[in-house]
Amino acid sequence: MVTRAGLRECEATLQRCELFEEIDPDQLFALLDCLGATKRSYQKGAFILRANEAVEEVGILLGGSAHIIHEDYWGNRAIIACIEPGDLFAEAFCCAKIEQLPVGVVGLEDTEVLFLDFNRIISVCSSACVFHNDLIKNMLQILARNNVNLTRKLEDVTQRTTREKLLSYLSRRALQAGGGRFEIPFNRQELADYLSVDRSALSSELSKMQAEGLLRYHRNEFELL
Amino acid sequence: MVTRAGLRECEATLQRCELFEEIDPDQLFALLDCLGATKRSYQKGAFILRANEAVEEVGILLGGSAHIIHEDYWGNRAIIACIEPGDLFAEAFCCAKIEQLPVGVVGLEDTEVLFLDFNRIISVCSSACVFHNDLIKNMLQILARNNVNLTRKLEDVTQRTTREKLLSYLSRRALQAGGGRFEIPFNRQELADYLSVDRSALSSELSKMQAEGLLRYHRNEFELL
DNA sequence: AAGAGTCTGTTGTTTTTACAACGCTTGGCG
DNA sequence: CGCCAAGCGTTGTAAAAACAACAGACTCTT
Repeated sequence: MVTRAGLRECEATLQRCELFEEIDPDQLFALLDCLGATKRSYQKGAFILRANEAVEEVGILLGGSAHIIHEDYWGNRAIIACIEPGDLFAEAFCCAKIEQLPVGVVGLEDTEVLFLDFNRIISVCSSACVFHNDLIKNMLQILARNNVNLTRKLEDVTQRTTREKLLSYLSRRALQAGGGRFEIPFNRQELADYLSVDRSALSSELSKMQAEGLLRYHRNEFELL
Repeated sequence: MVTRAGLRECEATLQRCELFEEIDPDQLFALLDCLGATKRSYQKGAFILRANEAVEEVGILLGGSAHIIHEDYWGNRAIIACIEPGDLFAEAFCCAKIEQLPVGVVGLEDTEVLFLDFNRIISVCSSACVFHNDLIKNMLQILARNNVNLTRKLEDVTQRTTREKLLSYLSRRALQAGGGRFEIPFNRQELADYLSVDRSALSSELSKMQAEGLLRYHRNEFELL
């Protein structure tokens, strides 16, 4: 359990969290009380969550930063994602009732984390407070948005060639923009990382496609023809 | 709205649907009444859902089969997924409040679909019925599991080389199995499709890896060394 | 204006993959 | 048994990507 005083300094961070979208800021602390939120602190390098644990709580990073890391059968570590203040984590494993966490979470610096008991989020509480519905809607929306984004990326990445990956991505952007002209939110290196290809190969493929009259581009402005 | 009689023949199909897991079969029809479920029929080739529509309802396929299809900027169609009886669809777009459906759903034969209003699923109803909580839990679980699966696949597929993709996938299977020996649920072609690589290239890469002493395998039985 | 740093495109080389074709094994099945 | 089909491995060739290295354009700073 955490005192209201102990969280006031994090108010801005908490309000940035998707989980609390549409929730009245004045009622945020009452809500956290009702959920029995707990704040925990970790030293730099410490495990916030360990692989193979069970998770019953979702985490919200209040201060510091962290990595989600994965260790394979031979012990090679890979960084899955970076977590910044306001970010929610472990929510999918929690909701999916994963018995063994397949990843770990490590603080890159001294960190503070707010944990919310998942079961108390989704169960109507005894004091019949009105927040649960909003929280549940937000949680559904977070998971579903994530779902849609992952599906999109998977569609792009499962294309066989760099050109096909590019066309898959750019086509979607065009459809979203409602026309052939649009901007992308990536520079070349980021786009290459997103599509999981080499940057220079990406650049040269774009050149070829422009030469063939498939599209035009300048920096991050594109036009499909 | 749909009569109980009109659904009785589909009872087995409905109970197979993840959304109704843990829900008492005897109360299933009362639940559907409460949610105002509607059953609609479609002829072979008809659109069950069209791209660019908004969706406020989740669908459950009762009979027939359907494809989720995607049309890109140039009008090329791609099949995203096949839907069989008992399958839930459109749930992610619904929960994410996507304003424009990026895909369409087409019946491959004459089909019957049950639609459930998303807002009535997640709101406590006036008759204070007890089902909503279970439904919401199931919906969260469905989305979250999907999330975890998509993330896993994305990890495998974003590896650059066939060997890395294989190691990523096989390593995870080994960790899940709790040891170096395990079976996989795919034949070679299916594994190649899953990893988004060529089947023969996959086969020869496996051969090389076995020759190098990285692993042993026979058919779908593997052992990492 | 000069210099450093970043971003992008280009090119040549090496490595990897896709593709097509074929042979072997296995498991039904008449 | 003989035939057929499916699944898997192998090989050679062509295509594609990764990689490394460099050059030009642009931005920001001093």
